[in-house]
Amino acid sequence: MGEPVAAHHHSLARELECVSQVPIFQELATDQRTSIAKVTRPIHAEKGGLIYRPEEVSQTLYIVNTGQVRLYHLGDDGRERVLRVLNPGDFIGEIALFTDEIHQDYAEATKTTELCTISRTALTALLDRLPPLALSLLSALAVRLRTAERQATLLAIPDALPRLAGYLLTLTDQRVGTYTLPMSKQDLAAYLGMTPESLSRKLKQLATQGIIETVGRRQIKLLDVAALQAVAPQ
Amino acid sequence: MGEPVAAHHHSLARELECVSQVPIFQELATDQRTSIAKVTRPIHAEKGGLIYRPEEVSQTLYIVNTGQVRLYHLGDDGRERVLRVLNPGDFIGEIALFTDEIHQDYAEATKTTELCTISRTALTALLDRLPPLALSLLSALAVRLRTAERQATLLAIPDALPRLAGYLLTLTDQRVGTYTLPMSKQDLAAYLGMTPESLSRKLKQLATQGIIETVGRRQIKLLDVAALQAVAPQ
DNA sequence: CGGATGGTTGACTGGTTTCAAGAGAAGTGG
DNA sequence: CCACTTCTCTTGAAACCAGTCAACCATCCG
Repeated sequence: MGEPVAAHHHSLARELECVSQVPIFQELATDQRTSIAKVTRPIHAEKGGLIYRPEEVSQTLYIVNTGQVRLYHLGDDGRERVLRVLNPGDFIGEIALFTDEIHQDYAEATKTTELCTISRTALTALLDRLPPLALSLLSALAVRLRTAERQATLLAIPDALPRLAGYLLTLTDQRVGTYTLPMSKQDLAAYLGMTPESLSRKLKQLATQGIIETVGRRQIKLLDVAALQAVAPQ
Repeated sequence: MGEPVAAHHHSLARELECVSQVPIFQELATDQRTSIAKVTRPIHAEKGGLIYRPEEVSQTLYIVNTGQVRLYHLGDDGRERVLRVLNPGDFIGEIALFTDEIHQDYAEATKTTELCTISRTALTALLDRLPPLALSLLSALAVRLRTAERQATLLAIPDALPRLAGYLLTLTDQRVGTYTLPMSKQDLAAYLGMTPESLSRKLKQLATQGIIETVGRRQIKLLDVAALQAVAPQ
């Protein structure tokens, strides 16, 4: 953990590819995307590499192209609290657009990862020039806001089992099938506001009830949707 | 609870006053604000009146002008889980801009309240015509997102005391002084994911430690910032 | 003044955390 | 390809914190 991040020099093709794969740019015309690619700088991070760390000033928008990035706090007990996991298409740093906020968390690549970055000045200029971009960003922020608020209501539930069930419902889109967890179980536990031990026990409980089945280390097979909904809140 | 909401007919002066008091419109020119006022419809709600309820389709942006609105879920145990409390200038329904989302919560006036409403079609038209408006909205959403994510990390903490301390730190901006709680203590308890009883006990604990002092029913006097930070997480 | 609501306090129960140890998987190097 | 290390995950037992239920007090309102 902690190897420096490698920045590459400009090669428009790479940037364009990155920009084109990002949802918030998808609806734009090709020439508009090219103009975005021009102000984009790709960043490469190996597994364990840090994109940014606490105390750093946030003046950049990061968009994950390939790979995965994990955002986490470091509690005073030295334990990590996972805020969020970013998969391709997700982005961080939108606050950088408006204020010189200071990062309070670590952004770490969990595998080999490619990101596009846009500086605040470049992005505000883009927003002036491309009104549809503002709408895309608005839409993306609204979605994130919804999931964050849903997450908050989930976490407000005192009992661990419904909290887990609620999470599994959103993960699986309420359909029977096998799903891969977006993070390790200890990270998931922190994300759900419980200890790894509790998560393990609750998963087992759901398994013995025939609601789910754990496959290997990072996969979960949903068997009984209705039963899971019955356990979940609301 | 549950009295119908009274809608008023158009009287541009009222609408303009409402629009002018809302932060996201503040930076616009007067004529732009007038054009917004034209598509705005004011809504009045008495204490206990519902702005919307679950199952209703969200196609409107609501902006609180005066008064206060409380958003809450109804758990399957019949208990209310407070999502958020809206004070003047705050808004809800931004998701309505992009999808036909269905409301899953109640929006209830906690006192006599005036709101401005804008329909989705009117708002998208406005966003096309007034690019700065999109930026204002973006900025507001980014701020809300930050607080929602902070809230989520707070709630992930298993112990009630640091959770409360973390909340108090954000409420008080880490400065000694007297502050008014934005909601009732039972609502605050639900917002912080604990019972009113626990909140009462934890507040008392902080008081006996000389960190805070409760003044009346809705005010809290912060005495020792450092001690509060020591109790809070991170 | 009386009722309703919001808030506090107390004793008890129960679920989660903690601490500690063990099982399993994955990755490394011989 | 197999031992070995290492890390993740699981399992068990005990302490503890917060939830629950119930009663009481305070405040606000008509």
